[in-house]
Amino acid sequence: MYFCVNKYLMTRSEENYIKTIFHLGRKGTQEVATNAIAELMETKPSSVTDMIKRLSEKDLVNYKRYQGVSLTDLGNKTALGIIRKHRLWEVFLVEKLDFSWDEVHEVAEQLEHIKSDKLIDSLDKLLAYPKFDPHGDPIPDKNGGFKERDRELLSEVPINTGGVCVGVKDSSATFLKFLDKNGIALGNQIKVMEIEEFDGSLNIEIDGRKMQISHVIASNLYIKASDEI
Amino acid sequence: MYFCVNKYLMTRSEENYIKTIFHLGRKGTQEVATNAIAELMETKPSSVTDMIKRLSEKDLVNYKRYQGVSLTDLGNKTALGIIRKHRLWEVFLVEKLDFSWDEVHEVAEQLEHIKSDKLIDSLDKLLAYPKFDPHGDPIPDKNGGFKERDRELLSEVPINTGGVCVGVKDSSATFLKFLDKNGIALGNQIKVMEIEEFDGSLNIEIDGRKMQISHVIASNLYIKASDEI
DNA sequence: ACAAATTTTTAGATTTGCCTAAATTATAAT
DNA sequence: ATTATAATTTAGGCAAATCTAAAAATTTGT
Repeated sequence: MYFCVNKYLMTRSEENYIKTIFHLGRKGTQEVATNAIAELMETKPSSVTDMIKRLSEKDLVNYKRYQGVSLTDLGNKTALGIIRKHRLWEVFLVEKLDFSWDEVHEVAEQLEHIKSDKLIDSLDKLLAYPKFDPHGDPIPDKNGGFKERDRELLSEVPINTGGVCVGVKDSSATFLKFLDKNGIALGNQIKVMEIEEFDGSLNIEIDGRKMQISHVIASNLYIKASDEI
Repeated sequence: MYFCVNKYLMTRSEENYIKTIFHLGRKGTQEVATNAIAELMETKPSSVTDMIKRLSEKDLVNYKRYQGVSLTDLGNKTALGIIRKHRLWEVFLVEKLDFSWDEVHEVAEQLEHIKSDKLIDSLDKLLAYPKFDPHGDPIPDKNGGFKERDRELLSEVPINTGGVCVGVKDSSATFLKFLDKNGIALGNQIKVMEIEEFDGSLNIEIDGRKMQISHVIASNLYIKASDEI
C-alpha cells in the first residue's frame, strides 16, 4: 500500500472498531480478544472477525488467527484522532451548548466521525486548546500526543489524605447523574476522613461538606494531590 | 403506520434523497423526475427508483410509477429539518470557527445528519437564532416555518436602482471565491449604473467603488431594496 | 398516429456490515 | 494426556445502497 494516509476513506463502523480496540488495548495485556470487542460493541464475535480481517487488509491492526488483535502504528494514530475529536466535541457541548456531562457522550459518538481537519483544529482553538474533557480524560493533540494525568482512585488513598477530583473512571450517564445529585463534580476538594471496615464505604469531606460514599463510588472517582485541573 | 415520528430512523442516504427532492421540487413544476434526482446526486436513475420505493413505503414521498415523485407532508417536514440543521451549522462554521463562505458546504453536508434535537436547538441559541445562512438563504425555525426573503436578482433590476446584497443564487465554491476576490460580500450596497447593450454586462457601484461585472455574475446575486440583512 | 427517442423501471450482481449455525482451534480440568 | 469447555473462525444468508444491462412505459417528431 503506497502513500495511504487512510483517515478519509474509513467507514463509521471501521472507526468504531478501531476505537474499541484502542480502549481495550489500554487496560489489560497486549492482544485484544475477539469476544471482548464483540461484547463492548454489542455485536457477534463472527462479525468482529469479519471486520478485523478488513482492518488487517488496511494495515490498521495486527492479526493472526485465534491470537487476538492489536493496533498497528497507523491504527493507533487513527484511534487517537477519533478520540481527540470525541473529547473536543464533548468539551464544546458542555462549554458552549450547556450540555451536562451525562448528556455529551451520545452526541459526541456521532460528531467524532465528521471528517474535516480544519473543523477540528478550529474547534480546538475556539475552546482554547483544552487538555481534558468533561470527565477528566486527556485530549490528544493534533499529532496524537497526550499524557495520562497522574491520578489515583479515591478508593486507593489512605485516610486523612485527599486532593482535587480530576476525573471519573465510569462515565456512564447513571453514575454521572448520581454525582450531580450528590453535588460531586470535577474540581471539588475531597479528603478521606474514615474508611468503614465492614463494607469499605468512606466518610469524606468534599469542599468542606461531610458525606458518606460507598466503595464502588470511591473506586470510580479520580483525585490528584496537586490543585491542577 | 401508527405514531411514527420517523426522523430518528432515517439513514443518511434517505435524508440526502429527501433533501434533493425538496430542492428540485421548489423550482419547476410539481413532480420531480427520476433523472433529475439522479443527475443532482451523481447516481444512476435505477438507484433513484430503488430508493424512491423505499421512501414511498415510509410515507415520505408520493410515488406513482413513471410519474415522478413529490414529498408528502412528512417528507416536507423532514426536509426542512435537515435544511435547518445544514444552514445553522453553516452559520456556526463562519461565525464561530472562521470558515469562509466557500468552505462551509462540504462540512455542513456531514453535520446536517447528526441526530439530536437538543444539539440543534442549543446551537440555534448560541448563534442568537439567525434567520439566514452565510449565502443569504433562510433558516427554517424549529417547526419548519420560514419565509423566502423578498429579493431580486441583480440582473433583473433597472438602471439607477440598487440595494443591499442579501444572497447568492449559485453558492458553489468557485463563484464564492470569485466574489471574495472581487470584494463582493453580503451586506454590500450595490447600485446598477449602466447595462452594456452588447453582452449584458453591468457597470455597478458597490460600497462606493465602481466595477464591471458580467451578466452571469449579476444573475447570481440577490439584492434587496431595503437595508435589512 | 405511429415510429423513434427518451425516461423510467426491472432484473440480477456487488459491497459493506451484520447475522446464525456449524466447524475449528485453544485452553482448562481431571 | 486426553477430554471438556470456551473462544474463534468459516460458511452461508440477509438488508441497504449501489451498479449495469435490458425491458417497459412515456413523450416527441413528423
